[in-house]
Amino acid sequence: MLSMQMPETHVAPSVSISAALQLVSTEAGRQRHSKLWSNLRDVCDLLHIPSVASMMDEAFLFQHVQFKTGQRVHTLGQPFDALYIVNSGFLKTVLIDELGNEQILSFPMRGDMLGVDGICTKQYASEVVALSDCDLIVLPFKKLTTLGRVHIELEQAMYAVMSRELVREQVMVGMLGALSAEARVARFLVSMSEKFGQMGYSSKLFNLRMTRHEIGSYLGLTLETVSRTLSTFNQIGWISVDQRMIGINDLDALKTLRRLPPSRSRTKKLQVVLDVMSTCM
Amino acid sequence: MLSMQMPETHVAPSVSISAALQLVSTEAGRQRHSKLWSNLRDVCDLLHIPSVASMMDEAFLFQHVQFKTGQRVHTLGQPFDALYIVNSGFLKTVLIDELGNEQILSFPMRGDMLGVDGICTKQYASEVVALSDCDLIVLPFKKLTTLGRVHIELEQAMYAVMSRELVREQVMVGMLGALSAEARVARFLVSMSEKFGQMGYSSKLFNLRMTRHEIGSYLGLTLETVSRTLSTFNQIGWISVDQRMIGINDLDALKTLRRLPPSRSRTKKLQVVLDVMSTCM
DNA sequence: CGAGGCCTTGAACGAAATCAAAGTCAGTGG
DNA sequence: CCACTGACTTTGATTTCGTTCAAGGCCTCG
Repeated sequence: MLSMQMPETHVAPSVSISAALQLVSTEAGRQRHSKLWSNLRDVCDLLHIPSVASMMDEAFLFQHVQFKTGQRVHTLGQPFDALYIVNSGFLKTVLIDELGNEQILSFPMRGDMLGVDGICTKQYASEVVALSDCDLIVLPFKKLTTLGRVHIELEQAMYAVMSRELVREQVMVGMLGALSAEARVARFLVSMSEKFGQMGYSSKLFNLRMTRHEIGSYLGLTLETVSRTLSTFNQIGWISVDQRMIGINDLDALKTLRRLPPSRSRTKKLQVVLDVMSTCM
Repeated sequence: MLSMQMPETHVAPSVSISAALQLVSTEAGRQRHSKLWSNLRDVCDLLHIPSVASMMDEAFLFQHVQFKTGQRVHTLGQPFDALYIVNSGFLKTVLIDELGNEQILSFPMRGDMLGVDGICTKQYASEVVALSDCDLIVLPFKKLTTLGRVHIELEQAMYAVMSRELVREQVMVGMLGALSAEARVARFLVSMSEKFGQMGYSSKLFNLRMTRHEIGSYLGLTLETVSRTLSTFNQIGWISVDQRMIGINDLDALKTLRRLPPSRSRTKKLQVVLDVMSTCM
């Protein structure tokens, strides 16, 4: 089910994260794997936490685990025992209600933490599914809290990361509660652009890994509305759409599009933009 | 501004939470205050955490602070240094975007924790306003983490409470993203009923402390929609509305009302209910 | 080639927002 | 005591944004 591997030979703790991208082949069927263990410093780097000297010589290692597209990292109700950090790949977290309806909560990627919602009830409250082949670092929760007592910085980092997640959800609530469909899609594009930028990829041209349906679920919209809105942004030149590839042409316009002025003035405004565009052709 | 008091005389740690409700008058202008200090056990009780024997003899005390209706507990961007636990009273937490638009995130009451969103950036990310006179317990964050290293149960409790907050927000996102106006209002009433029940008040008859506008902001609806929906529930007998007093008559009906069937069948269904009601009169 | 996802686009509908007006209530001051 | 004010609420009429329904196009993969 999971393509886990548990070699007896530990990788030297000094191996840096950058080396993680360097793929190595194993004898077993020419499968390719990234390195299978990370030390505390690597974890801190991924989380954007200033790693401290005392952590350098830490012997503790955290295991990596790989998931193929479509595989589940954890399922709803599964006993909680570990957090995960995304080292590479793209995923989605899904909330499933009592009727089986799915609501997408986030699209985690490199540096994001998974599983925090499992701490309070000792069961994961959501499902995490890989949208591409992924490499995650497993952080056994017990091990982590124990380490946190030794390295105060780590403990504070854990509180900080959990707090950050909470703020992220708060902003999401604000978005769903107050913004129009166009504003939501615009913000989604801006946040994806920023995330790709932070990861070192182009923030101007990137590949959304999820379907329109998944974007819609995430934004509280239907897939048709998402599609239409992307088409509109494409028409007025703010973005270039080709299937799941998105080119950002006017980031400021996307950022500036907030709550739309009460109503009818907006349609006019967009129409004006379109008129201007057409007169130029 | 704040009706804080810092007496030199500490209340004995053995004083129980139940005594907190016993108001005492001070010489200063006949103002009435609840007790001004709580110990670790009291805090654990409030958070529904099994308090452990080792905490009983803990000398550490946490200060209380009172807020009058309308006062702010903390404001957006204010430097973070403490969490708060609500001992009594009702509040609202408000997210304020760059344009000054307000979005209500929660209505904290007895046992709820405030300020978690300040940890990650060392600045509070939201505002908390008292909807009634309140009594809060101040938990200086440094002190708390230090104590957490001694009492492992406390540390785990802190993680658990933060995780619980995250799950709460996730459920909120699911609600805003997928439910109709009627379902949102119904769920809001159910959750308020449960909260009042947990606090020892009646879960069948309670006083909403917030305006229709605030409820609407919380649920991502307009105040008119909230008002209309409450009127509808009142008409079909599920609740009794008198201003901000709400009587719950059919909790199951409110709980069962989920995503409404695609559309037109619903209006018919509600109409049927109304018809049935009218034929009974 | 054909089947099955996925995406786009159009037309019609409907849920909730907006606009508007009247009603209720608490507090204030004559 | 009552009229007045201002905040909050209810209710109705109208508008509109986003959904729903429907049809056709596109791409991948067997």
